[in-house]
Amino acid sequence: MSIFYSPGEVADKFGFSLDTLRYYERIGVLPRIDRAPSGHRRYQASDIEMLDLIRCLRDTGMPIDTLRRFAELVRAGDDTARDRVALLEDHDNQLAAHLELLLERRDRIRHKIDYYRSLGS
Amino acid sequence: MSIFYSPGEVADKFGFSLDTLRYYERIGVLPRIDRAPSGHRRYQASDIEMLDLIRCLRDTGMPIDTLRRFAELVRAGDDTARDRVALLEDHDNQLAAHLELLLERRDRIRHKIDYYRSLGS
DNA sequence: TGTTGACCTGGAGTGCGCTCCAGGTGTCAT
DNA sequence: ATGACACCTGGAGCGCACTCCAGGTCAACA
Repeated sequence: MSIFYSPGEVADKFGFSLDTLRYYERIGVLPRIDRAPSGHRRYQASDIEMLDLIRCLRDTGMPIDTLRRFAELVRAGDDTARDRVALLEDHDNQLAAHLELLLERRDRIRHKIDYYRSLGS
Repeated sequence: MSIFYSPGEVADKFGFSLDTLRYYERIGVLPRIDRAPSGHRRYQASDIEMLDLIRCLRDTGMPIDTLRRFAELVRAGDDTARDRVALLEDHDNQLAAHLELLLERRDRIRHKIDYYRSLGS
């Protein structure tokens, strides 16, 4: 039960590139990652948990800058829980709106497909 | 019952900027738009119809390059109907996959929110 | 007739989110 | 001890989809 994950393992696990993992750390979306004596990064459980959430948030369109603000709240400690909830709820609302838009657009695209079909064979 | 729409009207109607409308024309997402004697563009019904679809496709993440391929099929005439349907269906499938992903991510984000709530007040 | 506002052109610039690169170090199997 | 391979750094580069700019034209109204 190794407590640490290598950069390669993490990259595989979440589908981020090594460059992206370093980039996220550099700009503060990830905290400063622990290092082995060799200088190699070793990600730990809390990093994994954060990356899992980052994956969700990025996939749903949260901008990097907002992600960083979220990460800063996490680093600032437990008494920012309310702010974090607010931020996530805000994102959830935007996501809901976006989903609604996508469904409406899909409907219209499907109508267009039906229309093209009605013309051809 | 004016048959033509000014650039400003079209921009308002679809939420594209004037620059974007010109850009789309330049790169072939829109056909060469008809001009008034003054040189000003005048969009007509077929352009409006196309823009309506472009709005749907862009909003649902179709890349500009694919959009241009679609526009080329439209310009190539009626016997490309089958290809157009194929392209749109392909997009519809990708959209379905994307929606599924978004719903799954949303679920996890909501769980995270609940978790934060269970900690705080 | 003068001014305002919408529009024109070709081309350069922007913001986002990575992605690549050169040159170097660490680890491990043969 | 020699490769092969994973990883390190700082900094430059890239692709996408616009967006902005300078310098000009046109139409309409006061």
